[in-house]
Amino acid sequence: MKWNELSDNWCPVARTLSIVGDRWTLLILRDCFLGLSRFEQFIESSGMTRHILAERLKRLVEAGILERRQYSAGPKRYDYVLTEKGQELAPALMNLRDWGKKHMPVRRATNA
Amino acid sequence: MKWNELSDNWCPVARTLSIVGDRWTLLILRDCFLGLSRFEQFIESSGMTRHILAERLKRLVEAGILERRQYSAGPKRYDYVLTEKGQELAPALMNLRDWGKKHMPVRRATNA
DNA sequence: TGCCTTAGTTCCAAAATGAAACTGATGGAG
DNA sequence: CTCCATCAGTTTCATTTTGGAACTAAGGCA
Repeated sequence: MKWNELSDNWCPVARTLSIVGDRWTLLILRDCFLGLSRFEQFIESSGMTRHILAERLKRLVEAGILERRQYSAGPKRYDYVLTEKGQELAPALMNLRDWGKKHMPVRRATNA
Repeated sequence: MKWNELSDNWCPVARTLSIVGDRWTLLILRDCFLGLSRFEQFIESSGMTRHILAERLKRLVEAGILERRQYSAGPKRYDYVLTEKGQELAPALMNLRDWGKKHMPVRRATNA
């Protein structure tokens, strides 16, 4: 079975992961919860490539988790903010954070 | 930056995802919480390939999330059970499940 | 007229995944 | 004893995804 066929799985966990379970996706959402919203901010904060970021943002917008919003009319520029639906992923992120704090101590700090 | 370099990230969410954030991994854990423990059970339940399953199980054992346990002495066979550390991922899984139930309705049911 | 910013795109090599066949140890039916 | 079944993995190879870096587009500003 392919990963992309998970969106209609009987299991709600699988369906959730079918959109937020790809590499980097949850880190974009983490950044959103930290107040970031712009393309370049996500790049710098997460360390992912622009290529992947663009693809993930598109999926998250299509899924109604982020909203693409024009924030500058001069040079037309867009950023991304959490929708209500996106906000509701907060508890899951919190739990992952708490688990990491408890069970995944940092060995060598990285700057990303 | 590469995904595998996340294990020493400053962010606990990133560190957590560095071991449970790969494709299929959280579905294995879901199965464990549902009471499954054997290789063939994971295969049938999740629909992932044996190849990937074997790799993920190895990582989860190394990370101390699952324990490899001999369950048959005749033909020596092993299965996998959650450790205490693994059990503590339950809340995160619950949240992902709840979010999926609320926001990801099933369109066409699949049998996997 | 250039140069800067910022959100993307494109290209290509490297890594991960997916499908299917294969292995190895053992049990049990005949 | 012989052959088939079980079950946890491995191996192989084609396809897909990723990572890195360079490039594009649409203005702004000096």
